[in-house]
Amino acid sequence: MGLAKTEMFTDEQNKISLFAKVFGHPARVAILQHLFKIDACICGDLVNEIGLAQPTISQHLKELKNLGLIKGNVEGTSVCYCIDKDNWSSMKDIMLKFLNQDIPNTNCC
Amino acid sequence: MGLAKTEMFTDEQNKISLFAKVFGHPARVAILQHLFKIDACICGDLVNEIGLAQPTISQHLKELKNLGLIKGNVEGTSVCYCIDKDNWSSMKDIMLKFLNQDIPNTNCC
DNA sequence: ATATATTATCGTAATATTGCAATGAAACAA
DNA sequence: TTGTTTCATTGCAATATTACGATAATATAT
Repeated sequence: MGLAKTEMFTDEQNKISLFAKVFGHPARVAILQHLFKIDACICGDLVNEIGLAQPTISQHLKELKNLGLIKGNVEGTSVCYCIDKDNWSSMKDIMLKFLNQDIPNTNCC
Repeated sequence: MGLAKTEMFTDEQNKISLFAKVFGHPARVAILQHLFKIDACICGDLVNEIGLAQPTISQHLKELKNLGLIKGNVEGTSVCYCIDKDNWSSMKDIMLKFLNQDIPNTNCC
């Protein structure tokens, strides 16, 4: 299979899992952390920063762009990537709600 | 390949991606939400609650247990699952730090 | 026009993930 | 003991993910 049965889950559950999935690879985590650290757009040098081949980085960037977490502006021959503030915030709201669920006061475990 | 090159990333980046990966499937999100909602241990009925076959649920539970996010106590013929508070909190710290990174004030995008 | 630089896409190989039927293991009941 | 219940494990098929070489596409420079 390898195919999640998304139709049996809520939109919220599917959304959470889609965001989580994109964070489920260290290269994409590293890309995002770098974009935050640089505190500005970054044109190029992501391939040097992360240690993967250019097509691999390009593919990871595409997935981040597909979810709307980053955007890329073309600047001459290079592309300038940065965090999409609004979409990052919406994503954060959803993920925080999930992570901040009250921890049950279980009396049996 | 299908194999992440974890050795080129920091421990933190790998940790974040491992936690995120386990949240990257709606069934596991649903299981965790149910454990939070019940606000107690749950013995059985996860298979009825989620709509997947018993071996499938068992496999998802195993992954959550491997990461330490839940624990299971055997009670007679059934097993009682609940959130592992301490580990959930540590996970939350790591994920919140990642999600709460300051949004760059980009002036180019 | 030709060359250079940067990023995207295609194609492919290796590995991982998902789901479930079949089966096993363990505790309990009659 | 025999049956029942509950959960775990095995084995397998279908699909997804990861990585990268080769190549295309685009813009700029000479």
